[in-house]
Amino acid sequence: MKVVKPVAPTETPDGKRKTQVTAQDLMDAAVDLLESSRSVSSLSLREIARAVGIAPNTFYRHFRDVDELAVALIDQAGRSLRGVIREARQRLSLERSAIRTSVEAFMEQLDSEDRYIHILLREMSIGSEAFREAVDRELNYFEDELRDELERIAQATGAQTLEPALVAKAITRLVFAMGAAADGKSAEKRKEMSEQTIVMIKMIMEGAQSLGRKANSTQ
Amino acid sequence: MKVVKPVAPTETPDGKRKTQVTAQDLMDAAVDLLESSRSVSSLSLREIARAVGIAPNTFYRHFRDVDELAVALIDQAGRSLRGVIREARQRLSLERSAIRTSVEAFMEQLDSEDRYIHILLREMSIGSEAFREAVDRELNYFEDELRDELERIAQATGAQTLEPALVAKAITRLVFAMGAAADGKSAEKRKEMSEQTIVMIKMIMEGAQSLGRKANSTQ
DNA sequence: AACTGAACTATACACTTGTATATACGATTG
DNA sequence: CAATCGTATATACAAGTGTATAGTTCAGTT
Repeated sequence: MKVVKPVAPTETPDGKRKTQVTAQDLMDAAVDLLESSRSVSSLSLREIARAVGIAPNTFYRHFRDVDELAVALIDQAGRSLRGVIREARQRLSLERSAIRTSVEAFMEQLDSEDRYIHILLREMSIGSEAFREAVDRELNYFEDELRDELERIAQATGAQTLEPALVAKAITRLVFAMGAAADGKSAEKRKEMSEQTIVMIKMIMEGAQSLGRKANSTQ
Repeated sequence: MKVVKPVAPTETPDGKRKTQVTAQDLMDAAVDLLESSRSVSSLSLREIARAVGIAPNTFYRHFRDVDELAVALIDQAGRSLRGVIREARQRLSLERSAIRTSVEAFMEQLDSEDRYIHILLREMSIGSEAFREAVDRELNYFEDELRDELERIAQATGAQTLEPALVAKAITRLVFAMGAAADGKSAEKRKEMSEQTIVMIKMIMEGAQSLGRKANSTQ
């Protein structure tokens, strides 16, 4: 009968107490492995377990699947993203360049220590059904918040805007597409794309207002 | 010494002559496997070889990698897509709703027997360096063609348009993003998203012209 | 002090993976 | 006819995969 000696039962070598492995530990390890640009679907259960330092089977204590872990990842990414944008808005809720601030907050997030957003951007249209639903959910949150804001601005300024919901959708998709394209590029390139995105959004809003005026005057 | 009996040396059971396996055969098989929404990076060399009915090693005769095959896939997708769009443009080069025609051609392509475009849309921001470069190449082709057209229209109508290159980029990214989002949805949903995309593009163009006028009048 | 259940582990199995090596064989060439 | 070449093959191997089964440790309850 062999006595089993656990590799790291309750203490890690660096002295940090590690009473239990959490789902978050697994997620962090997965994110580590997703550096560079591997897809989530290429991650193996064993690989993640190895990175955390647990036996493969322990994975099942926390997630049914690698897929389930991936969905948790997207939820987290969306939560943190919404937080950033909302904070940016609060900082200058009624001032002029709300667009610039929001876009820059989004783009700066690509720089930060938060690596979850990269995964969301990369895997928007790939992955399991559940995964894509999770991403869709986040995009819709984004869209809805933006539409509310657009309507608030329209009411405050009295400007006629054509189909705020559609404008919100166009802006959201554009920002995410540009963000995904900017991801991984150099800082200066990102800055440039950030500026481009701002101009694009201004075009959309100007166009919506202009078309709104036209539709109003001819009716 | 064992005499090797090839599985399908020069004839397939259905009588179709199959003198040699081509790179195209491999690509077709790969596309078959990518139905549903698996990522290219989850395809294995053996899986593809199995689908074509060849020995795993024969794969190397045609591609160095699964990755190299994936790049070939993207090239093909882009080529066929550009062809469709160009044809659509030629059919009514100077008529009014060139936008509608192009967007609808794009969206209809999602319906067609051509499954390559789905892969391009799905995997825009994932995969190897070479893969992403291939996708980027296609987007740039698209953008360039569109910018040329915008400049031609501007010259013909005499309208001042702000930064045609940026307008082209915004439209391209938006169309691809909406296309990716529409992919896999029902026909009516896609029709609706197609209409939305058209309005979005009109907003961008109207906005660009309006901003162009303003910039001109204040200078 | 004995029991229980949670958290985790080791071992094992049947499979798949990429690729190295050596071989078969029809077609082209000398 | 014989040699070579291109295209394909079988066999084999080391490594990696998900998961089933059974075992260990240990805090908490009775």
